[in-house]
Formats: sequence, C-alpha cells, structure tokens
Amino acid sequence: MTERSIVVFTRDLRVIDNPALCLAAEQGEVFPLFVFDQKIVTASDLGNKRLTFLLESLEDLHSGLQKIGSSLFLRVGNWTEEIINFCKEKEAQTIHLAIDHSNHSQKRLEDLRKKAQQIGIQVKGHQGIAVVEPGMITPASGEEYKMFSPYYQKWKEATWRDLLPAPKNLSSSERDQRSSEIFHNFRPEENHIRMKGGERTGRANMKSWMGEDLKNYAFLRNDLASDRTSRLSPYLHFGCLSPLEVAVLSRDHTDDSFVRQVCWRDFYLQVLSSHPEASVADYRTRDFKWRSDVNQYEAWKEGKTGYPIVDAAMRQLLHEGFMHNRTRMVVASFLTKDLHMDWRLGAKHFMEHLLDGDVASNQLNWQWVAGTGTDYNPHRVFNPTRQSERFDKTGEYIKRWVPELRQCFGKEIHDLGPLLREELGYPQPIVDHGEAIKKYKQDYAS
DNA sequence: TGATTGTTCAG
DNA sequence: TGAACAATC
Repeated sequence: MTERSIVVFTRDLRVIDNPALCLAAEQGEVFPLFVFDQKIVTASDLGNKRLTFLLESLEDLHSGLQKIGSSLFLRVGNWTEEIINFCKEKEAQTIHLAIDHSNHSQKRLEDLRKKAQQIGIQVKGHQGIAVVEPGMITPASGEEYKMFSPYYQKWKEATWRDLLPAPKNLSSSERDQRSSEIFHNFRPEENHIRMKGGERTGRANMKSWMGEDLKNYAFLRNDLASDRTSRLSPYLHFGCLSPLEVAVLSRDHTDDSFVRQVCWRDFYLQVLSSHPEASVADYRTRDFKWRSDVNQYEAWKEGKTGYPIVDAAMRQLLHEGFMHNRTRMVVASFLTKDLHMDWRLGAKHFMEHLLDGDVASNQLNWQWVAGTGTDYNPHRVFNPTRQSERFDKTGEYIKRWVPELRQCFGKEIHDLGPLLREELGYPQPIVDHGEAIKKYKQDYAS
C-alpha cells in the first residue's frame, strides 16, 4: 500500500530542490497544499506588493506542479486546523513541510505537531529554507554565532546537502473548486514592478544575472546608479529559488562577495532561530530613549526628509517594493541616529513595503544599524551626504527617484543650499545631520 | 557594509 | 599636500 501524504508549502514555493516535496513523492501519493494563514494575511505588515508577489508565486507553483501531474490545493483560515482538516479529507497519514524559524513559524509548527499526534498523523520536518539550516553549525561556546566572520568560515566548510531535482511524476490530483475560489478571491493586483513572483521568473532572473553581472558584483554592488545587485531576495524569501542552489552556483566564483551575502541570510536565520524574540525585542538590551515624532516619521516614510539619498531610497521602496542594500543601511541609520526613532518603526515600514520582507534579515539588519544587534557598535553612523558622494557620484540614482532634483548640476545635488531647494520645490532638511548626531552621542553617553 | 580627527611619512 | 593608518566617538 502506498502512503498518502500532504506537502504543506510555506516559503519554499518551488518544485526544484524542494526536500519536503521530493521526499514525500518518493513515499507515495502526494497532495500539495498551501494555507493562507489568517494571522499572516490579516497582519498589517503584509503589504499589497508582497501579497501580490506571493499570489504570483503560488500561481506559478500550481503550474509547476501541473507539469509533473499534480496541482496546488489552497485553503484559508487557521493554519493548523486547515491542514488537519485537509489531511482528514484526503485520508493522509503524513504531513511533510520545511522547517522555518521565526517566532510565529516555530509556534504554529509546535501546535500542528500536537494536533496531528492526537489523531495519529505524523509530521515530518524538512530542510529547504536555508543553505545550512540553523543548528547545523554552532559555536563551542553557545547557541548561535554572534559574529559573522567565524560563522562564514564554518558555513563554507560545512557539508551542504545534495541538490534535488523536481519529482518526475506525481500522481494526478485535480485542484478542487474551493482552491480556485480562494485564489480568485485573493486576485493579485496589477503588477507593474520589475520583479514578478514565481519559480519560473526567479530561475530566469537568476540565470541571466549570474551570466552577466555576477562577475562584476564586487565592483558594482555598491554603485547605486547601475543597480547591478542580484535582486533575488524576494525569490529567496518565498523560496521560489532554492538558497542552496543559489549558493552552489555562486560559491566557486573567484570572488566570494556575493556568496557572502547569501550567507548573511543564513547567519541571521540562525540568530533568529535561537532568539525568536529578537524580531520584536533588542538582541542586546540597551537603555536608550527613542524619540517619536509623527511628522518626521511621515516625512521619512514618504521620502521628504530633505536628504536626497534618503528620499530617493524611500521613494524607491514605495514604488518598487525594493531598496538597494546600501541605501537600506543609509535610511535605517537616518531614522535611528538622526531622528532618534525606534528601529521597530523602521522595520515595520520596511515589512509593509518590501517584496523580500523577511523577519530574520529585516529585523536583525535593523538591529545591526540601530546598534542593538549582534555586531554591537553604537558609534556606527552613516553620513547621508558622504554616502551619496561615494556611492552615487553623478547623482543618477537620486535623480531617478527624486524628480525635483533632475535639473541639478554636478556635485551640488549632494549638498543643496536653501535657496536652490526653494527654487526646485525640494524640502529643507528636517534635521541638521551634524547636530542630530551630536545629540545622539550625548544621549547615548548619558 | 561608519565618520572624523590626528599623526606619520613619502614626494 | 595627501595617502595611509590608528584612535576615538
């Protein structure tokens, strides 16, 4: 008798190199399922852009599954209950899924294990979210690596699992009416942004970027205007691409700066896995009184701070659901060090708008900038004018997103006088960087 | 993947 | 004079 099992997709929305799907398929009949977790769907931090990317990814997963004789079932509601009900409906004995590491994922998995056990259904957790899963390499001293460099060394030397092909032929199971209705009700918004969700687009983007831009990554990754970073983060977040595959394809490159970035993702996952509360609380507690000022927060969110590099980046975020890594650090430093606002406010806005909004990378990178994270350096302050001069010399990036400044000549765009601002209709700076940092340091010292 | 300041030293 | 470096915030 062949076994019947459910494969629950979470953020491993792919058929290639998907351990949960592949191993379930080896054991018998498989019913692929995705549940819109009511708690996630209704949470304020899931913005329309990321939801659209998710829907596109699910649609593509469905067609990927159809090519191998299956289809994707959809349910919406309480995540655990829906999975259990689906198991009963399909008379399945086993649930396969990839293990994830956020607070919410850990809790709901525990809940699922308990409920499944009560009715004699087995839950099998699989790898697939990371290159090297959290817990596979640990420092001698404690639970997780707190420093990136030693982690990176171990990560490179670790034994990586083998890549898995897509299952050849899953037994046929037509998507039911209910699934179609659910998908219909969530109908994706018209998507004009550059990154369309799904495994197919993800793979195409990966291949073309690796073919053309990977070799120049070290030279161009900080060049804001040329915009040559991989932009694979949303595909990695939803698992349209296997992080292991991305790492394998880039690790033997003469220059390791890209695969290092892939490793940062695993690094923060292992931090979050050991400290799930770090998504909302300081990783290193620190007694600093954050200010709050609604008008300044709004100005920051809308890209009207009067600092061109900050405004360009914040407008890019609203428009594309994406921001260059370099400017993520610049705007985060501006919110925490210049406006003295809580990193959680910044992280929340990022989560609402980023296609790649990922609890581990987002919250812990914010903590890194705020100086509450693993790499503790309260004196790290980005000077928006310096960053702009160094990484957007010609002002091309700024002009792309801040049309008021398109008429600027030469270097003046980095450091505008009050009269020119007035003339161009561009805001005066909402704070003076020098004074704001002086105050930050005073507050920090006391 | 910080910025600034001060020092040294080649030219 | 300015690059390179370390100390300091």
